[in-house]
Amino acid sequence: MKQKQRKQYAEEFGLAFEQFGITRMAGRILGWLLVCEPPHQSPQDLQDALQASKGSISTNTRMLERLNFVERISLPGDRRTYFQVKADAWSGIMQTEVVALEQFQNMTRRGLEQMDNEPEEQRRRLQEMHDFFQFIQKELVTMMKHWEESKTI
Amino acid sequence: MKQKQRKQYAEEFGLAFEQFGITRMAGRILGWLLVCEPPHQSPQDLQDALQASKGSISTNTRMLERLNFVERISLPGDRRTYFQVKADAWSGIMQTEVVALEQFQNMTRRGLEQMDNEPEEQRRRLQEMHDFFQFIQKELVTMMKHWEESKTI
DNA sequence: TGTTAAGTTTAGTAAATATTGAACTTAATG
DNA sequence: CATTAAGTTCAATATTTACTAAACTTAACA
Repeated sequence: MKQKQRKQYAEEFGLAFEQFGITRMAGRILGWLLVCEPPHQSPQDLQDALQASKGSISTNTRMLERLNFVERISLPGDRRTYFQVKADAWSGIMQTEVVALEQFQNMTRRGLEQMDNEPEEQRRRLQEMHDFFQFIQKELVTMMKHWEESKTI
Repeated sequence: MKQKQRKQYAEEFGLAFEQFGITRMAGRILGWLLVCEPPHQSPQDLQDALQASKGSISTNTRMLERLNFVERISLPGDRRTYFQVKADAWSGIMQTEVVALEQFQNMTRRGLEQMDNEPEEQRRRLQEMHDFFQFIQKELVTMMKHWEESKTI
């Protein structure tokens, strides 16, 4: 893969991950870190590769770090920080997903609480939503367990 | 549930669903349709309840319809259109999820294709991402199957 | 301890997105 | 048919969000 292709890939990755809710720049960084050589890159490297400002690289690497996609490493005799994609970067996505589902779950629960003494017919709409999200949440958790198992074997 | 509570609920719902990627107004409409009485509402009803413009109600109900959250019904001797939440509104969310995952999947595949003749060590990062998403995708599909089964029983 | 490099934070700006309001289309009813 | 109501579309505006550039902080090294 040529350097130019990598940059192109980072751009596409940025666009694709925008839909996922992270900024385009964070997506570009992540895409770049997936294909770059070497796999660890300094903020300056990222700046050059992606033609972005220092500030933007800083905020977005922090965000990727917080979301568990990327980790920060240091090298002996080197003042700089390097970033690389985390080994278990992807299962974090599902963790995030579970948290989001919990929030929806809370929405339905709060609604149902306020309908305590209304007829089932009136509560049905929220009840259905509640049941579905409860199902999904449980399934996602076992799914992740399966994944962890398949990795350790 | 008092009318005022319902409006309040719609507002909270709008905020919560914003994170999910739909507009705040679409979220408000959905939230309102989950608790309103009767369960079907005309655009005018929605306008009054949510204090929104005709245009915004129109665009957002269409969006909710397209996303399969809401359906349009008509009543005899009534010129207006009514909206109500669809019975299977929620499983659609997962369907959307599967489609999104497919896109990420495509991203990884295209990357790996461009790395055809590079050492495994270099491809590893993308390969891991690929494997994970493949796993999730399969699991989600069977999960939805379980859900469908649990409903028909 | 002064100088420089690395990284963070923040104010300002640019870009994107949602909402309104008004013009337009379509169809129902007197 | 003419009039009115219902709904859609679109241009303008308001709001939000991302990015840059510059100021600031921290720490390494001469």
